[in-house]
Amino acid sequence: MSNQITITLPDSSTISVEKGKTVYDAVGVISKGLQKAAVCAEVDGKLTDLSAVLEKNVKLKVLTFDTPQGRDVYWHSASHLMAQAIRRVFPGAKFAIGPSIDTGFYYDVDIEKNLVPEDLEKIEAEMRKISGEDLEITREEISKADAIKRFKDKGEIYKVEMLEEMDADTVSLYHQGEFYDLCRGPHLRRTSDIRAFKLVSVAGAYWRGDEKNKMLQRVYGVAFPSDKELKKHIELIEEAKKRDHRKLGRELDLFSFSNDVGAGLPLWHPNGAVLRFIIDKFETNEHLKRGYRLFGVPHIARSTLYEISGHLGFYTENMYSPIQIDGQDYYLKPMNCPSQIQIFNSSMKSYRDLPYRAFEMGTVYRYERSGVLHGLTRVRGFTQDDAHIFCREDQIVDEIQEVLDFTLYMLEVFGFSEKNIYLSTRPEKAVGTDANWEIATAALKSALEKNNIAYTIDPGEGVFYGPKIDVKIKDAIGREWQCSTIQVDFNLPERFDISYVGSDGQKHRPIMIHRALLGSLERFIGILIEHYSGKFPVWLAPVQVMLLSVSEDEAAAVESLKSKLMADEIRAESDIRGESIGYKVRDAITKKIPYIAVIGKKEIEEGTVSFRKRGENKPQSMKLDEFKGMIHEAVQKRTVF
RNA sequence: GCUGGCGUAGCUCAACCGGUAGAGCAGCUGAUUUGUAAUCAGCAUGUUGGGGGUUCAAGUCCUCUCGCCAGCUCCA
Repeated sequence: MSNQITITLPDSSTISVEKGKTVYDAVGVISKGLQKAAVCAEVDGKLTDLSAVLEKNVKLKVLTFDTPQGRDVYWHSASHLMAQAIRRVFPGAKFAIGPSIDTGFYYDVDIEKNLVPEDLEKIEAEMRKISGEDLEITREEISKADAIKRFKDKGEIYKVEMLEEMDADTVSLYHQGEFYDLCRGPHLRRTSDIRAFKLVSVAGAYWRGDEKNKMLQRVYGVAFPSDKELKKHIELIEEAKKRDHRKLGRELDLFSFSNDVGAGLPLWHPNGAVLRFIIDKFETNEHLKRGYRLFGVPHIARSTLYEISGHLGFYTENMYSPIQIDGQDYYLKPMNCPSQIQIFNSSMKSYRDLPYRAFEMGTVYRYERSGVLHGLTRVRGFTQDDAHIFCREDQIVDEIQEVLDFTLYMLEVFGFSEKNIYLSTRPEKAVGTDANWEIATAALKSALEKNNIAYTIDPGEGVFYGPKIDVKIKDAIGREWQCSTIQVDFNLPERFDISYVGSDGQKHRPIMIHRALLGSLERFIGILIEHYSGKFPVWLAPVQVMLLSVSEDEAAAVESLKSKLMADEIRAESDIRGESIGYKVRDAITKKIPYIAVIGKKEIEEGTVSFRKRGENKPQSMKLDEFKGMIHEAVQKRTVF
């Protein structure tokens, strides 16, 4: 029949529907379940509303909430639902933008009143009502001029501003009940399709992200097709809260901040400091194994150094004011490279010395705006596992490949198996010739490709002196963190006029590779705390064994056992307080110590250790040597439990 | 830095409309000498982040400042 059209599905199968039916109708032909789950569709590769009318033979792909696009549309519709509710509760509200984001959606609104949590509840209640009203969501296409007029009449100054900058002739509006909004779409079919949602928070956000503009109120929310999924999402947020390194840092006595020392300057307590030491020792050793040499430089340097390096030009906003010493200006070092170059430069280098790999756990100080400081992950003084590789141009690719390999190994060791890799290219504010940028970017690319590593290009995100590869890791609850960075630099060798003598007896300029594997030790430890939620694997646990005496009679034996374990490089602590054994066990459990050992008369007589492993509540017993062997093995194998 | 919220004992939190601070845990002391997630009793907790102001009187109101939290912007 001529008024039938053929719809081709992704698996190449076809269905036939009457011409003029909607996408939604067509999906219903495939399956009722899919029809219910459908959010939007791709029709001939174009994202489309389910309510769109089908006029000809097309290719159709149905998108549900489980797809990134489906989720996007779902959340975007939820933001419209929220906007409608806000308009009903606060009739004077003006709307700016309301997109979906990775974790839900938001809408920037301009309201006189400062929104408080009770207002969010009111809005949420109104959203529930509108969802219950089951309003149809419809698309309307009108000319840009008409749209401007309509939004102008409503006083929607932000929409008007956006419209005026669009170069399209026609724009689309989406209606639901009395509310409509400028939107590209697509959207869900009905307001009742948005079932489970929660408004999460409200915060300030500048119109168009520019500090010079008016601060609007950004209301955040999330939405899901079912209450179950919403609940799961809320649980994830609670889980993240439980793992918060700032909270665990205090509870496990790892670090703190002091008002008098200053913001963003962490203080390491014994438990945290030993964690730092373990990482430092392990990592330094790994560098030595790979042919790196150790460097060490002071925390301040004269202004001349940073004039030469260019930091005083390109990096001043991140540097602290100078310190006057004998009439000279000295700066806290914001980066290690300029000082390290002095060491490279202190003697003549031959081509045989290259690649020359220099490593240092280098502490740097950077000015961060007060609002961005955050626990250990964003601080003003931090230690980088920083290295600089001086090499010839023909060595770059090999060196980067090796560094990549090293990076992935290190991250793996610390329990991060999932990674995403990014290649950042030339930013607007940059130094160096186009040719050098080209060579450097190509080298990074080639190293990635030779190692068969999938990566994403991050345009314009490179450092001012060169392009870089960033490695972002995923933690135990799926959050992404940036740690490692590998950067190629032609600029500093030039500025410091460094050279090596080639086989031809002539001076040549080396290239520098800057790289940090874990990034900042402070931030990395913050991430580690959250990743393991404080339950560090034995090799990292600040306290590996807690020894408890059953009664005061065993106090001396416990202390001597502690000394024996410590002499064997096992980090042990003892609790010989006159408290009940249950009390002391509980205390040790809350400290997340991997092994809790109880020493009573029986153990002393038999020379055994009765202990419980973290996560297990049945104690087991073994001979002291066996116990030590077990811990050493857990350390060596970096067992996680 | 900006917007908003906040700052009370080591920690978590309380104190009506202004009437100069109180609980639990931790700590200390004593008793108990305990066998695997909290033994009992007692004691003491503080320039209410700091400075200034209003007031007869300020944890509470105003102001400056420091810090914290969420977000914006920026980043290891």
